[in-house]
Amino acid sequence: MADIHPEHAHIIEQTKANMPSEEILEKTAEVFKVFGDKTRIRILAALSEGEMCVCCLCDLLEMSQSAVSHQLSVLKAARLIKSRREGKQMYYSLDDAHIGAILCTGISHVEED
Amino acid sequence: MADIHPEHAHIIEQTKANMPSEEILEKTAEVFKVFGDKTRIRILAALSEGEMCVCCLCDLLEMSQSAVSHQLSVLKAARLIKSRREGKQMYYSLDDAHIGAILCTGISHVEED
DNA sequence: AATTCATATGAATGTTTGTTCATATGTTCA
DNA sequence: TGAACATATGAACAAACATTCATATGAATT
Repeated sequence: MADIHPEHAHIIEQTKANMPSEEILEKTAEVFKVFGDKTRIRILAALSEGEMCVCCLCDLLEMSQSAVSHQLSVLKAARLIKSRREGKQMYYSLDDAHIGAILCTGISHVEED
Repeated sequence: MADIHPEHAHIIEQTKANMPSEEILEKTAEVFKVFGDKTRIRILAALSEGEMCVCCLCDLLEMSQSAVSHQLSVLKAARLIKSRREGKQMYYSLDDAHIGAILCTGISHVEED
């Protein structure tokens, strides 16, 4: 760690004061981390078209049921999606509109290049 | 991979048709992945208050110069930040307003709980 | 009750990744 | 030109992670 330059001290203090808390920033990073995987993004993109059962997701993504289920559990733990059972099947959907909005923001950023 | 249920086939096809391309989704995941680290989020949050040199960031984050520089290079490679040199120092700033917007969206989601 | 279908989950494995340490590059100033 | 300062970068290492395989749970159907 470098020594602090006196003339920088107040910039540092002021920036620190205006930034969100460490706790908020840590949680924010955790949320983005969950979005930061191709399989999970594909799941979220699919669910933003409407709820879907696990086997549909497997077919759509052309991935094993196990791999999909593991990622669904990550998404669920992060409260990005929710589930409901209907008979033997589980239907998953985005937890709230906010999730779709975050996804769209990211996609828009990529598309605008 | 499970067998495709005939009654699901059209849902799958329709969802597939409405989803962004694989390429877009992959790039989107890559972008979110870059946001998905505490150190990088802290850097972005600091830079959203204004441009800052590397040593300021080190002091503010209380991290080694090397660790900060490595993450700055990740952020730069992903075109989330840009840099300019002023004498011996490098000043970093958010690449465009879009980056700040994505960050805010994530922070808001965390704060609203 | 037993079988089948749909999904979840634990352990193992190979890969990715963030930090550290050591060192290189580039700039200023004497 | 040489010393000092600011930043970048390569290699190494430990920790985190995504998928696979095997198996468990849970619901429907016979």
